Amino acid sequence: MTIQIHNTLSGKKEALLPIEKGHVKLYVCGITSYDYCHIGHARSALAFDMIVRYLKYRGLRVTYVRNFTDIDDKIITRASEQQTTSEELANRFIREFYTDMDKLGIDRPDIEPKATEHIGEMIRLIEELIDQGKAYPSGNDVYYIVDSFPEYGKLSKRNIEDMQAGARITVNEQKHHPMDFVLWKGSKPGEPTWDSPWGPGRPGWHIECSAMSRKYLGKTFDIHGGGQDLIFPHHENEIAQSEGANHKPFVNYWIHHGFVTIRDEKMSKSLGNFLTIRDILDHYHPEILRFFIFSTHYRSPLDFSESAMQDATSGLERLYECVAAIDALPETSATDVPSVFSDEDIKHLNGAETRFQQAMDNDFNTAQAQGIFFDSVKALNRIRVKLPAIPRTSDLHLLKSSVDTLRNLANIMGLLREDAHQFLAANKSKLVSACDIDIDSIESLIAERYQCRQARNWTRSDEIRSQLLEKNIELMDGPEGTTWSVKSS
RNA sequence: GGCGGCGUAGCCAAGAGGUCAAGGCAGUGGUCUGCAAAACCAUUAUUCAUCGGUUCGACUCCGAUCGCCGCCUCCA
Repeated sequence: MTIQIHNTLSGKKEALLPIEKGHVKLYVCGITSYDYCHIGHARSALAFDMIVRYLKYRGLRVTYVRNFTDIDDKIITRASEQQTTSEELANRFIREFYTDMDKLGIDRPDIEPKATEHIGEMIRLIEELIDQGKAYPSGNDVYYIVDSFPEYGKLSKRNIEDMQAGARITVNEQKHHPMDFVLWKGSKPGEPTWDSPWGPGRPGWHIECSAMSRKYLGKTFDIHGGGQDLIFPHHENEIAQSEGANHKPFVNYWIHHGFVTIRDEKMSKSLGNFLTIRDILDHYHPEILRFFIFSTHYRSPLDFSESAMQDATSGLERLYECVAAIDALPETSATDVPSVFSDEDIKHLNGAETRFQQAMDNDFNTAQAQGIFFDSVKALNRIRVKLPAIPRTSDLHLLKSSVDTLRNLANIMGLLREDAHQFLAANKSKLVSACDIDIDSIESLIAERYQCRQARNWTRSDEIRSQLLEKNIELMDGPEGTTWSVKSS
C-alpha cells in the first residue's frame, strides 16, 4: 500500500514515489511577514505539519523547506506606515509567527530560508533566464517572457489568451507582453535595495521560491505545497522560471489546501472577517483548533464558527474523557477473572491502526481518520463499563496499550498530547471563568449537598443541583463522590 | 467572460460502480441513578441538488440544468 496524493498538476490522486527512495523533499510557500498570522495561515502550517509527521510515521525521511518572504511591496508599505524599516518589520512578524506556531505545537521545518538572504541566488537565476532569451531587462526592471514557455498554464489549467480576455491585467508599458511578469524590480528612492546587473532593485515575488528550492532541494524535487490561491500566478510562474532555466521538471507533486472561510466567505481585511491565530487561541486550546481543522479534508473549504468550535470541543473532550478514564485504572489486578473483551472488541481495537493508515494513505484523509479514533473510543468505553471491581490484569493491559496506540496515532494530528486529566481540568477552569460563579463556591455547595444527601434530604440536594445548573454547572454523582463540569450551551 | 471545485441526515463531515451510505455534534427511547449527568445499548438519510444517459447494477462514470464557492489583482 502506497501513499496516494492528489496532485494539482494532473488533477488526480497518484502514488507517492520519491525521487530518492525513502526520502521526500518538500517545499512549502510560507508567509509574507508583515502582520499577525490568521487562521488560514494556521491551517496551512498545520496541514503540512500533519503531512510531514505522517510521512515520517510511515518510515520516510523528509526534508522540509518553508520560506519567509521578507521583502515585498506590502512589507515596504506597512513599514513606512509604521515608520520603521522593512527589515525590522519583517523580523518582528517572523518572531510573532514563531510565537503562534509554538503555541500550536507545530514542528519547525528543516530549513527556513529568507528571501533577503538569497538575493545572489536569485540574481544568478535571472541572469540564466536572460542568457537563454527567456527574460529581458526593460527600464529598471527585468521581465519573464511568458511566450518562451509553451507549457505556461499547465498547473492552473488556463491559457494565455483566456486570461487576457479577463482583461484585469494592469497596463504596464515596460512589458513587451501583458502576461510577462516581473523578476526584478528597480527600486524607487527610499526603498530597500540590492545591487544587481540591472541597477539597484529588489526581487519579484516568484523568483525567490525558484531560487531557494533549487538551492536546498535541487532542480527537481518531490512535493511543493501551499494554499489554493497560490496556484495562479505564483506557482505557475515558479514552474515557468524553474523549468525555463533548468530544462528539467520542477516538481513531481503539487499539493494545495483549501481556504478557511467565515460565514462561507473568504477571510479578508476589507470584509472585516479576519481572525488571527492569537484571537482564537485566547478562547480555545490549541488542540481544539487542530481538531477542528483536521475534521475536514485539507483540500475542502473549512468554515469557521463558534458552533463549529463548540462541536470540536465536545469531540475532543470525548476522546480525552475516554483516555482519562483508562489512565485512572490500575496497572495490574487479579488475573483469574474472565476477560470482558468480546472478539469483536479485540478485532476493532487491533484493526484501528491499519484502518487509520488506509485513511491517511488516501490523500491524508484526517476526517476519516478521526472517525477511526471515535470507533476506538466507543470500543474502549464499552469494555471499560463492563470491567468488574477487580478486573483481569490482561484486560487492563489491553485497554492501556490500546490507549497508547490511540495517543500515538492522534499525535500525527497533534492531538491527545496532553495529560488527559490535566487537559480536562484546564478546559474546565477556562470555561468556569466565563460562568457567574467561582470554583470555591461550587466546591462548598457540593460539600453542603453531600451532607444533605447523607441525610437523604433530596429536596435541598436537588435545589443545589438546579441552583448550580442555572450557572451552567452540572453535577455528576459517582462512586468516588461528586464531580462537576461546565455545561456546553 | 475563461478556468477549477462543491451540493450527502437538523448541523458538521467521510465514502464510493455491487452485502448495512463512516464518524462527530444535536435529538429521541432504554440501562444506570434517590433524581440527574457521564458512559453504555437502541434509534435518527429506502437515500446522496434536479433531470436524463452508460451499465446486469450509480450516490459514485458521462451530459445537461439549478444553486453555492474559489482563481483569473496581493492573498494560506
